[in-house]
Amino acid sequence: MRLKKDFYMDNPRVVAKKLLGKELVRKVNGQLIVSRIVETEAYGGIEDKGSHAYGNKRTKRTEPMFHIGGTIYVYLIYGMYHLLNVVTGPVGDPNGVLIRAVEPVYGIDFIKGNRSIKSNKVYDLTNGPGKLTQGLAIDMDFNQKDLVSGDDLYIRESSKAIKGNEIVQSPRVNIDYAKEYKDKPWRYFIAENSYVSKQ
DNA sequence: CCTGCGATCGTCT
DNA sequence: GACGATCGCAGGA
Repeated sequence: MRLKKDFYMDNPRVVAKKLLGKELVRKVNGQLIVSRIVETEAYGGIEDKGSHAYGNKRTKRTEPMFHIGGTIYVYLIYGMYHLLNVVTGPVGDPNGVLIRAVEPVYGIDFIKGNRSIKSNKVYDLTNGPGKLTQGLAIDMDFNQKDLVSGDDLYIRESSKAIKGNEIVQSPRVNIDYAKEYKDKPWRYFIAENSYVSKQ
């Protein structure tokens, strides 16, 4: 069953943790591509120096973070990769959860078709935030749309629940500029899952 | 296994 | 004009 708006109305750390194990569903020409979320990072509040919206910075790019929970925030990084974020919480409070890695469930051929890499290791298909968006064909077209009512990208419950003791926390990746916020343990991933971007 | 490096462009300063 | 919530490849160990 698809997650409803209430799911996204909590603070980003809570949502980031709850998203582990959920299924990210992409619909293309009637075909469903399903993958399981295995790694997330929370960015939130105007005090988080790791967040794009630090200091209540509201610009064209960060605008979606100020929208209601369930909104999709996509941005371009390094001029070539799109990263997918889920906005959480109430309007005006900028929070987001970065989806860093997923494990393919159905439609792996679609993902392979979108990824041109020499590696023949399956985990290289979606073990990183830029890789999964390329594999699932997620780009700026999704920015500011939402996961609650949209048809071509949403998140649903999985039949396979995650146990609390399978969840590991660590500092977030590549945010050295975030000063004292750089070491906050706001990255969450499923222990011993081969699709996690790095241990 | 690990390290180093170039690619590439929208956004903000 | 600088840079980034990254990636893929090459080359060495």
